[in-house]
Amino acid sequence: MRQTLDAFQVIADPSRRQMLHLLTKETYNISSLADNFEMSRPAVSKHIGILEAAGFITIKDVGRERFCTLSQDGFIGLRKWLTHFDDFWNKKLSNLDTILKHK
Amino acid sequence: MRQTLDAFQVIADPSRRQMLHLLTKETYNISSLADNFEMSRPAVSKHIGILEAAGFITIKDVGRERFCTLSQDGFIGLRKWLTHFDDFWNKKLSNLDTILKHK
DNA sequence: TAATTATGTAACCGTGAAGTTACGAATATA
DNA sequence: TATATTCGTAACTTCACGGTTACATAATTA
Repeated sequence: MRQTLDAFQVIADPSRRQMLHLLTKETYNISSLADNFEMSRPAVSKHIGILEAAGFITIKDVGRERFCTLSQDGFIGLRKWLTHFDDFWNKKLSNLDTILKHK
Repeated sequence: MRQTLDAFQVIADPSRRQMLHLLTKETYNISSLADNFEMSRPAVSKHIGILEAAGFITIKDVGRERFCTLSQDGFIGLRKWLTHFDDFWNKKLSNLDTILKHK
């Protein structure tokens, strides 16, 4: 596998986001997941490898099948990043609030 | 400018994330922002165009300078997307809770 | 045992994102 | 007015991402 992408690069791909979305509904193995996409099964397999490496999913091997389920790990960094900007605006709002009160 | 990238693709680039981060500290025009990066000023200019098109920043023209400030718009889609997965895990937790209570 | 199914991976290719340099235009300053 | 500053854009190059096909392998099933 190529060098691992960071969490932001991983979710930049619409197909991978679609896969994550599908996995909120039910569990899929690689082939059944691939049935939902135009692309070939090996292409889906690659995406799954990337999602797993970045901690967005975990894989359970059962016989020859590989079942995918969502994992929170990958999302943590994203949420943390967004929170930083939420803080920025909250601070801005409270500054505004202070100004208005002392007017 | 080329076709606009979606919010996820926009933040996939580490340099653009760095720019957004810098803009939580203070305001920059293109040149002063470019001083913080190895890349050329035109490269930074392109990134700024992309960030603006996707609603992550707004630009105020003052004379020959262009001042950049953060805009919430671009973040909304991201937060909404993340929320969907938060809901997924919360639901999973409450299901587990229900099971435990009726045991 | 033979055939089928589920999968990973190697080798390859096309394309677009991200960078560069070179320019011109507009604004500010000496 | 001449010079310096700020900026956008066109033209070009590079390279890695996302796709393909063609295999091999392991696990089922007939």
